[in-house]
Amino acid sequence: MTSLDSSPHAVQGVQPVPAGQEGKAAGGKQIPPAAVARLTLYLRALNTMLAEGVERVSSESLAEASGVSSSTLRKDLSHVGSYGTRGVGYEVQYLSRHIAAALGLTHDWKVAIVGAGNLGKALARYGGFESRGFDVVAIFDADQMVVGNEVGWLRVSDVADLETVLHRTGANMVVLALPAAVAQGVCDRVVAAGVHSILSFAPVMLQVPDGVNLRKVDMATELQILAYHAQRAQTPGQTA
Amino acid sequence: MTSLDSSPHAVQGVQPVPAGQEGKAAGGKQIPPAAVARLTLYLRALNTMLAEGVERVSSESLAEASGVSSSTLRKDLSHVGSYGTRGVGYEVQYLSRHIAAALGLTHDWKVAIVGAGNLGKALARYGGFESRGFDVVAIFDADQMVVGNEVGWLRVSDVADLETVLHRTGANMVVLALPAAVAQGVCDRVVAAGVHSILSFAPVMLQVPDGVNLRKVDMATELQILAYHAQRAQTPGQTA
DNA sequence: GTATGTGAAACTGTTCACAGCC
DNA sequence: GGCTGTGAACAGTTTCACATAC
Repeated sequence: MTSLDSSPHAVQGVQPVPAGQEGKAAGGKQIPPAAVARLTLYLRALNTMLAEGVERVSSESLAEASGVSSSTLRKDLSHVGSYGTRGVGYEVQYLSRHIAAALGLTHDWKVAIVGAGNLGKALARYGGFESRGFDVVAIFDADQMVVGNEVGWLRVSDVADLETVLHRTGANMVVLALPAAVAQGVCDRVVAAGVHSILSFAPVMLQVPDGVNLRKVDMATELQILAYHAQRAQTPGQTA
Repeated sequence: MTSLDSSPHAVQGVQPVPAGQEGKAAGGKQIPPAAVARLTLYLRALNTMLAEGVERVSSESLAEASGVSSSTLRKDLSHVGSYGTRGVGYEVQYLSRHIAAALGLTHDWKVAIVGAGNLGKALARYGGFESRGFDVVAIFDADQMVVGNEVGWLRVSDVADLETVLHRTGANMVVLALPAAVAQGVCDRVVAAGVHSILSFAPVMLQVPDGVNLRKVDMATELQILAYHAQRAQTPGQTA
């Protein structure tokens, strides 16, 4: 599931997610999961090019900038639509807009972060969110010593007020940056409060009902995967 | 020092898997990437069970604890070897050891973190590393105001001394927790210093030579993928 | 001529169903 | 009886090759 990249080594790690059952032939055409993940990479590369004043790009060079093969890129783009010109390439801004639209990034998403430890603070201050259409609208902690502190331009809310603040701020995504032991409890409350998109950094398997989209980032898992490959690489009589 | 977990298995007597008859995949064949990622989940679940005193487990319940199907779990374990008993299940400790061995977690890995901002500090203090066989041996920053500060039980080194400190500490994995703009430069130096396993949190496509293992964790990408699914769910898709 | 867009082929990963062993 | 381990069927993904359009 995770590895996407034709280059020597895979990138990007997340675990299998319950995969909401897509209703059969419902509204629109759906984009394969592997393609969705890569579209975000193309979007980033395109936006970098846009900032550099590049106006047109070929599948070959966009693919290289994104770390994928050009055939993969063209196939992925074909799920979004036909926005290139044969014999010429793609107009950077035009393609960027259409990918953004396909990904649902045409309006801002409001993100609440639960956990104001180092990780939560790092996320709250990470400029990359704001610039990509994600507005951090709240940050919570359970520790009364932390509640009320300023983090970036936000004030830390008491997690006891989770439901109230989520509702008031209109948050529609939540990032869990808290200890494994309390993650499930908070997750349940978040779901009950009506948020259906959750990104968890807690190293536990969280249970969510159908219809809730949970993604998980796990740093220990990533290191373990590296360890596996490193160990494999040490085949000959090389010193460790 | 740190073994796989707080649990009492100073793994060691595991790697001499009788490399005789496994024409399959047990002793030293390669495990599919998707399976490797999930094996880390099984390992975590098993170690939790071990801490709770559970001695045996069925594929069904281990699968549930890990969030996968039991057939997937059994297929994954078949890449590691045949360590279950038909009609009975798996012995928790025994299976845990063999998975750890297959993943190359029988010895400690030494991790250096580059970047002592919020994210770097969060990683350095994250207990989950130590308890899983990853020893954080150094943390670097370029900011002279930060160099020399204490983070956990480490002192922040100057990134100017990267090569020296990596060598002295024997670090064999590096985590990049720094701004996109400087990531490639530091990455090149890390590779030149002989480290072949890199986990990057920088939101850029890093270029590494063959033989270097690079994994990437990207929070903006994760949120964008959530946005895609959330948008689909919201769309007034007609019920068939 | 050049580069996109797309069927078809090749490959990887998942699920099914049951044989084999307890 | 119950549960593991695995070949076979199925589903998803990547690569290939070329028709198509500029």
